[in-house]
Amino acid sequence: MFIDLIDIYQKLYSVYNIPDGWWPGDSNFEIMVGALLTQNTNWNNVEKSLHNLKNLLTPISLYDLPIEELEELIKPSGFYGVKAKYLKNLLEWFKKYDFSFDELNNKEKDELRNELLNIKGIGKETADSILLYAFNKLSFVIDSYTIRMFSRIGLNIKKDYDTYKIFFENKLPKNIILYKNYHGLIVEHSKKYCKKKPLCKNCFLKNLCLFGEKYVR
DNA sequence: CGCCAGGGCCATA
DNA sequence: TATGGCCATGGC
Repeated sequence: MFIDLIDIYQKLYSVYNIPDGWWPGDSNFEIMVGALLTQNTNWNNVEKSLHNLKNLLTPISLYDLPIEELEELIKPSGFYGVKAKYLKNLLEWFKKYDFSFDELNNKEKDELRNELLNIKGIGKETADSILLYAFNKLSFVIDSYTIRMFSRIGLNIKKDYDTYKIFFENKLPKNIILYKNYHGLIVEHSKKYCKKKPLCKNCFLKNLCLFGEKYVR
C-alpha cells in the first residue's frame, strides 16, 4: 500500500481551517507548559489550567511558585500531582540557561532533544512538541492519533514512535510550517473522525482508508 | 453511567 | 523488549 504523505496533507489542509503553525498559545513558554499539561489529556482541560495560570505564565513566576499552589492551579488538566513535579523539573532545567529560548536555540537539535528527554516527565512526544512548536526545530511529532490514523489508512510499518517519526521525516520536505501544520491537521482530523470509535461514514478520507470501508454503512 | 483524552514512569517478566 | 498499573480531571 503506497501512502502519499503530501497528497494526504493537501487533502487535510483543504478541509480543516487551522491557523499557520497550529499550536495555540501567546508565547513559546506557554506552548512549552501546554505541551506538558496535555499529556493524555483533552486540550479543553488544558485550557482551564492555562487560564488559571494566566498571570504566572513566565518561567520565573512558575519557578518561584510553591508546588502545592501549582498543583491547585493545574488540577483541571488531570494528573496534577505528577505534572506539577514534571513542570518543576522542566523549569529547573530551563533555569540553567537563564530561562532563555535564544540561548538554547544555539544548541544542535539532537543535543537539545536529548537534554529534554533526560528530564523526568518529558518523553518523546512532549520533547518533539517543545522542539517543534516552542523552539522551531525541525522535529516531527508523533502521537497515538498519528499511528492510529495512518495504520488504518494502510501504512504497514511498525506501530512504534521512532519508526513513524523516521518515516515522516524521511518523506516530508524539511519545512517547519509543514511539520507544525501536518501534526495539527492529524490531531484535528482524528478528534473529528478517526477516533477510537471511528466516524468513517462521514469521513472525506474513507476512500483512502482500508479500515474505513468496514464502517461506511 | 462508562469511555476517552494532543503520555510517561515504573515494576515485572 | 514489551506489557500493565498508575497518575486524575472534565466533556459527552
